[in-house]
Amino acid sequence: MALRESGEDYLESIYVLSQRQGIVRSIDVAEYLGVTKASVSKAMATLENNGYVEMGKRDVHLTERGLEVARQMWERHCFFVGLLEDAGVSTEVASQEGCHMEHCLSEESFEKLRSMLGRDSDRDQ
Amino acid sequence: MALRESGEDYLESIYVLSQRQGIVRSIDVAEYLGVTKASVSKAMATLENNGYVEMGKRDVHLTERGLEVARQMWERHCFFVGLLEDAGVSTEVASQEGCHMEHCLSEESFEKLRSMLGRDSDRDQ
DNA sequence: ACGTTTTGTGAAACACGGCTAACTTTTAGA
DNA sequence: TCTAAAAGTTAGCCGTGTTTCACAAAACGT
Repeated sequence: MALRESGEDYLESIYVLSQRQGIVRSIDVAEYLGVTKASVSKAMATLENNGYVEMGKRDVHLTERGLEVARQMWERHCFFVGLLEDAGVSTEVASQEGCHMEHCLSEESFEKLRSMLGRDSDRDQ
Repeated sequence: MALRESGEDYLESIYVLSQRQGIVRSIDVAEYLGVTKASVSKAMATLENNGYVEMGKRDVHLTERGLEVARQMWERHCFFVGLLEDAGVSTEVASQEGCHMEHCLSEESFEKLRSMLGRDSDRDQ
């Protein structure tokens, strides 16, 4: 089953939070994304069924498959946020808006765009 | 009421079709966007309630308010499609994907991005 | 170790934006 | 002009992704 925009956001947030704090719980994801824990619970069930995450007793972690998507999303996130910041957009706004841009392109198009613009979007967290 | 992505798409398509053919009917919008005429009918009712379009007996046209949004969307569309094409993405794909990017940014951020990238996105239809 | 607080889940509802199907209205051709 | 085709509307459904509310389960402090 294909991943939707919201699924990609959940995976990305699990990735970011795991870099930041190691163990990630549903409640952390909920706070990070600004949704209710019920929403996270439902989303995690779907993502688990599709092999993107695994749920422990009290933590969530990405599978290989989920990690791949998450890394890709995070890379794009950094790219677009950096691009907007360079254009003079505030970090705050760039972060919000980059969040949506990262879901628009295929991997192929993204790579082409990145190589044309020649940016190194290598940042952490 | 805030305009959603789909609402912006409808306005943009009315704009493009009106440039192309003058009078625009619901069925034209349906064909252009690849949705059913029932969907267009529903969307037009909402857009009319919110003052973006006016429905004549057998045509739809943009109000001032709708026109402003539509022009803006079209401008962005051309910008992103052109950018992707320059990066080496096929017209086909650039067109599909640019379609989504155009909804991600605020007007302010878009202007900043455009002036940084210094592209003239002045094309017709 | 017990009770409180925190975290997670399940059910029901909602908004959105599509769809089909059935219907009405308009247009246009023979 | 009258009938058939085209265009538009309405009603009802579906999937997605939220929400709230109630409850279950776990963790934690004293």
